[in-house]
Amino acid sequence: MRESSQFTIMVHVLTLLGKVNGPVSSKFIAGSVNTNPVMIRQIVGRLRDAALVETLSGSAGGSVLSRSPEQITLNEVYQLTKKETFFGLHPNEPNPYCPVGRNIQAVLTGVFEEMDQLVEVAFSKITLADIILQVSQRELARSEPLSG
Amino acid sequence: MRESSQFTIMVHVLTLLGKVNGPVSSKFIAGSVNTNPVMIRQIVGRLRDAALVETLSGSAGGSVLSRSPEQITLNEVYQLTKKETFFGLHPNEPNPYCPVGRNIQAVLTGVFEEMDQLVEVAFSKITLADIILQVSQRELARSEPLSG
DNA sequence: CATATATGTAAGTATTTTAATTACATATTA
DNA sequence: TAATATGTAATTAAAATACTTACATATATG
Repeated sequence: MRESSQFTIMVHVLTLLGKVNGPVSSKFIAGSVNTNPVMIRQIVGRLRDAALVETLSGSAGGSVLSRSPEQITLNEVYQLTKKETFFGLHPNEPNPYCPVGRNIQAVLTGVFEEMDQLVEVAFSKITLADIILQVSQRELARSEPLSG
Repeated sequence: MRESSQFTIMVHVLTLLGKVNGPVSSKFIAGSVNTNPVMIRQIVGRLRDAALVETLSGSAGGSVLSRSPEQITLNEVYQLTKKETFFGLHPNEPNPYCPVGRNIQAVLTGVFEEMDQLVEVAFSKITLADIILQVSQRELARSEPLSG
């Protein structure tokens, strides 16, 4: 479904905020994501507009989650990043004088919405807390490779 | 899931082939899709490699379906177009010295595979015949707007 | 057998989308 | 008031997509 890495970066940012206590600066986040602080501020801005995080200006400023990780679902993040259609339609409008060309987009849009619905339902069952837990478990497994 | 319009164009092409009797030229297909014949030949080439169509060279050449529309599922087309991951991961590798950075991709890859699985199952239940029928029904509704 | 019309494919160009950077106004802590 | 944040506009760079040109090869048909 042709889109960028925004979903991934948003979840990464939220996961960081969920694990760190207190405001986290865009510079710190950028260090983890391996990108520019400005890009992080733009992404955090969208999370703030969606009321998922709060931001604090000035020295000792940064971002914090506005809700607990248990109360944030991946579907909320997905809604911020999804495009009009699940997959890309034609780069140019198909031929309106062709019986297939003038109907195919409507048919495919219906199919894509069906897929999108499946994904939304699944995402709405996954919380940020689930992601944080999985990250922590992997981190634990890394430090205790021989235990168990 | 970040990708192009290939899926859409492939389904468009297959739908055309399913409705037209006999070989269809890349020029004719390009006229319906509203793009260049070369792009169509490239896309048809991938469909041929996947044994979904057969192509005939020379005058009066073109493409034909190699199976009936009932025997072609959208999942076969999806398999040809999907990228490594459902969504894009990070543009740059996240920081390996960060407990979140070094684990988030593995966690998200798991989530994305889960979503991909849902989509594949759904696509494998939709055949090209279903798409052709829907296009035909829309075409019929267009020509008989007052019937019923 | 020559002509017209296909496909197959490489190579190059253009366009669009994404990502990264620079710059600076504003806010806040200490 | 100095240090360090955010917010955002504007620019540049890079990458992904789409389009086009060119030409070798194949085949039906007059």
